[in-house]
Amino acid sequence: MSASSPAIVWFRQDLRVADHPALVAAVARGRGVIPVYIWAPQEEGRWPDGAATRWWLHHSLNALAASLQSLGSRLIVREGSSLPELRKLAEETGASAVFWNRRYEPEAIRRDTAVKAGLKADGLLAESYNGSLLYEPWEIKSKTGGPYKVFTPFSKTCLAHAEPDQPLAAPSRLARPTSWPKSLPIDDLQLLPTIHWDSGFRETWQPGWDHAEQSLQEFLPTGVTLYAEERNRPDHRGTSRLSPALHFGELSPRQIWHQVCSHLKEQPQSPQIGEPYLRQLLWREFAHHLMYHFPDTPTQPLREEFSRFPWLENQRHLRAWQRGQTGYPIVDAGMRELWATGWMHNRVRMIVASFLVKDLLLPWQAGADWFWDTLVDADLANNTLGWQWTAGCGADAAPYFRIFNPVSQGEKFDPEGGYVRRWVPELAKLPTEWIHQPWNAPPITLREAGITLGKTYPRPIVDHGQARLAALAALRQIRG
DNA sequence: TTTTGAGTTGTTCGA
DNA sequence: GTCGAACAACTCAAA
Repeated sequence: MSASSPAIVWFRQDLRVADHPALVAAVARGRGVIPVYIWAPQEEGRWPDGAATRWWLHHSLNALAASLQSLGSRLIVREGSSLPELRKLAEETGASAVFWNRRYEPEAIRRDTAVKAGLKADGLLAESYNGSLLYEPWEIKSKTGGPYKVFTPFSKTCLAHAEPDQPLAAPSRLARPTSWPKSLPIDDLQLLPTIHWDSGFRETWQPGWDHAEQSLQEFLPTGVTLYAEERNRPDHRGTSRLSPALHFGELSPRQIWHQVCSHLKEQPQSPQIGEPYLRQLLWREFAHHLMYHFPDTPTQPLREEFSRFPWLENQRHLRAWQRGQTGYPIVDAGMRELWATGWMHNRVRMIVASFLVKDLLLPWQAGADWFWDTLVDADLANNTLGWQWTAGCGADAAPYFRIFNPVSQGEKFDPEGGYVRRWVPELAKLPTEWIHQPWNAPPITLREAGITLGKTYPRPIVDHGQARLAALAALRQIRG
């Protein structure tokens, strides 16, 4: 092993240079550093990146490459299979070590385990680090030593645990290897759509760690303190919108945690008011904890009796839901926001998910698949937790009788109808009184608003009152 | 081993 | 319009 032998840093879902343990480990060796990204969607099993996350990834990789360049380095881009590519790189460059930050998806764990074994068999140093979680999934244990299945005790144990580590500083420069290996241009990965459906994405988002950092700074001053009340308003900008940045690791949860905490300490009054936001970070931890300990849950219900649930198969209903044509304005607004921007407000995610699962009685996996393909923040742990929670089949699930009423949810959380008017413009002229239930509006009012139900906007595809009773009956059936 | 208290996000009905 | 109870028992986690 030559003294100049560089270290490879294998980037995956950690597209940043600050608080990057693997990068810090490589720098600490005091030799050259070779940052690498390997595009290997075939190694993700059932869950290769969807069209929306590929779009984000393209831009995020460019941002990472730019910041590496400013540190005097480069991002080497490859395509293929991870282990063979890493081996080739080590051979081409004389690298003697490979460092990366861990992932926790079952398929990724299998792959990374094989990669580590393979590299070690070659005589290379291969080390992995925690760059994506506040706590490792195996660190948090109940008193009896097992994993948690309920959020509240899980979160209490997290908070009683040592405080999350302080984020690591970004290196000020990166030593080069004696020669650079070949790299593909990022464009060659063909992550961007060939037909240009992404204009709404470009208007909504600026991917990349630098913009993520900026979003956090903008959110901190007022967002954190107002979060408790504002986070439920899809018609306001009450959430941090950092979910895609967290998924791709443009920001680490440690960076967010500590910045939020120090911001809260500067607030003279009620320091615990920001807790709801921090709690969301703990939900993300909980989701990873569950996926790690129950690796079948991305496709299988955790609660066994739900494999007997009488889900329907109805392509017409599924299609109507996906396209935002259910006839329930708040549902359609959410699904259209998702399609146009790759994102949906969390409150609305719950409403549309409840509608798919409990009003249409379509399997939660069908919803999870659609979200996977359309969300820019699609994340296996969070997506699984969210859908299993809604369906009632998860670890800490909603009680079976909790069935969202799309009209009252709309009236409560979008009281002026601004969200619906924005995403369902054919209803824009309808008075607020009817905006969440156009089928109940007087004919004259509909005419004045330019609406013909069944033509310009669909009638409800199911009756919520009846659908609710059917769902309760189905839930009784699997219990009995 | 047994007991006890508690469990993200709701809706409806009847007083 | 407002308010409290019912919805159903079960599982989890800790003592």
